[in-house]
Amino acid sequence: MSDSVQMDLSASLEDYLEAIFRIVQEKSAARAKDIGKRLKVSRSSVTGALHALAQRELINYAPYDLITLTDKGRAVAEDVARRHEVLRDFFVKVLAVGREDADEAACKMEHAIPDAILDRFLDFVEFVERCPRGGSKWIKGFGYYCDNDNKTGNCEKCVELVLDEVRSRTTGKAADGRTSASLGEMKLGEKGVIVRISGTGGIRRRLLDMGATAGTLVEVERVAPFGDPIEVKIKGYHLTLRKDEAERIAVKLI
Amino acid sequence: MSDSVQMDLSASLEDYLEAIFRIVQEKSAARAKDIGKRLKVSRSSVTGALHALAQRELINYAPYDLITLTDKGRAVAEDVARRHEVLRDFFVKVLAVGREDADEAACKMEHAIPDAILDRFLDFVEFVERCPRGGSKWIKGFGYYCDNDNKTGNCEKCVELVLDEVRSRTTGKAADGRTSASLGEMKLGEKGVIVRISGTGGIRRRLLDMGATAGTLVEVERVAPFGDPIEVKIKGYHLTLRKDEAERIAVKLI
DNA sequence: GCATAATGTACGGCGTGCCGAACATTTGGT
DNA sequence: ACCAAATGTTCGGCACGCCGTACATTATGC
Repeated sequence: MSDSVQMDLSASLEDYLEAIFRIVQEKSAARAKDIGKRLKVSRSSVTGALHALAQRELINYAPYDLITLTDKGRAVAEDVARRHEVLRDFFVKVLAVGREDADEAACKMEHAIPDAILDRFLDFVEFVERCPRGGSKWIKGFGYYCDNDNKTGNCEKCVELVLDEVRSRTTGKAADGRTSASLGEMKLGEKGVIVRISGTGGIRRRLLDMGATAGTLVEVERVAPFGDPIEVKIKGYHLTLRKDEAERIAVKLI
Repeated sequence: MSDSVQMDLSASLEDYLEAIFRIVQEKSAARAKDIGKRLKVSRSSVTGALHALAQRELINYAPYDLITLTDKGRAVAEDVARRHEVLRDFFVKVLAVGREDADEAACKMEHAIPDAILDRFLDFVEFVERCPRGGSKWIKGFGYYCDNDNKTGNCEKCVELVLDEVRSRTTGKAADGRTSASLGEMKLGEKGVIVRISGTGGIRRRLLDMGATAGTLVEVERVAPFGDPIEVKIKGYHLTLRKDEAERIAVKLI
């Protein structure tokens, strides 16, 4: 449902991969020492892990050289990071746990959580964000939402509910009062609900693959200087879209 | 906050201990074969684990003899089982996951979850059960509840909120219309909220130790023939009370 | 350029946790 | 009471994952 990559990595190797991923994000090159410091293991342990990861073709590794991720490795690392973020989001946004504690807990649990449960966490956060005034239907509505809407993927009732929610809200519109737009017109930090996906190409496919059908919450995470490309968060995935792709996606702003 | 026992057991040994605990519950005597079947490991692996547990004085073990838990072992096992149940309850009652999937997930995660997060799960379930019609205050109320009420332990505001909830409900009273009682008068399956703990002895202490102050949800799980003893579930713990102890605890029925 | 510090690696060792095979003990049928 | 079958144990072996030490390579200051 939510995972596209499974490498059957041990928890330990996943940790190494995630650490490399984050270090590369920060400094563009990973050194054994940094990895060791981050994971609190000795340098010799790092070398061992690097061999294991290289053998699985997840990293580009040559002795004494800098370490980078292969495409495959980046995909796996992103999946691990996604699990981490979904968990952390849930802890922070739903359980009202402090950011640091949430991160620490997510670290420990990200290897043990089954995909099905992870999806539920994700859905729950989305539900809370969409539906902060659900009244007594709150929890029952969530059950319905999980059992019916998500599975069909069509989510017709869901869209209705969500749009009703949106309409009934007095606050929460975009700053300038717009209520509908294409994804390409959205600004940094704005949230919306997908209404229609007009494109026919790869983007439509990619969105559908990750379960982002009509009714799905989308959030703008980063916008390049001229609005191209635009980075959005959908269902816990981070996705970069070209402007012309984004404009084919109609949304209702929340 | 919520744990009283920490043995620093490996996840594996915790699994063995929990398995023994459950088997003893069912059949009053654990055999290596059953443990192995339950955990899907070979008999020889079981023997090894038993040695480790015996060395830590968690089980009574003699070669070729039946296996029972020591008091210490039972305490640890109950704590593990509690973690399992809190997780499962959360998955079932909040995330609307099926019982079996919830159990499986709880099995995997019960070793990785920090106590602080576990407490939040527990509180969340209680909150949902107490407050099913919270309106838009729902999620904010939970944050408040976690941050203020629980920490003080006094929970005055919480009691007010809860009692208001109870009063405003049209359904949910006990079958015979009672709305308040002592714990000793409650029947199987009834739920209530603690209003006052009059006793001074060990029970009061035990309840306070486990965080069960006024405002805490309590549920009757089992009642012996003449109402003595009575087994209740409080904050994820299972507690057996004598009738005279239970009568000192005033509750509002939900 | 060269010495020295910083960093990376190889190797042997340790603890955990699992297995299968061989051996020991108990159980159950007769 | 005795012989199988079931069950329990021991032992050696394997895979992980970590460490410290010693050695190899690269980086840095002069």
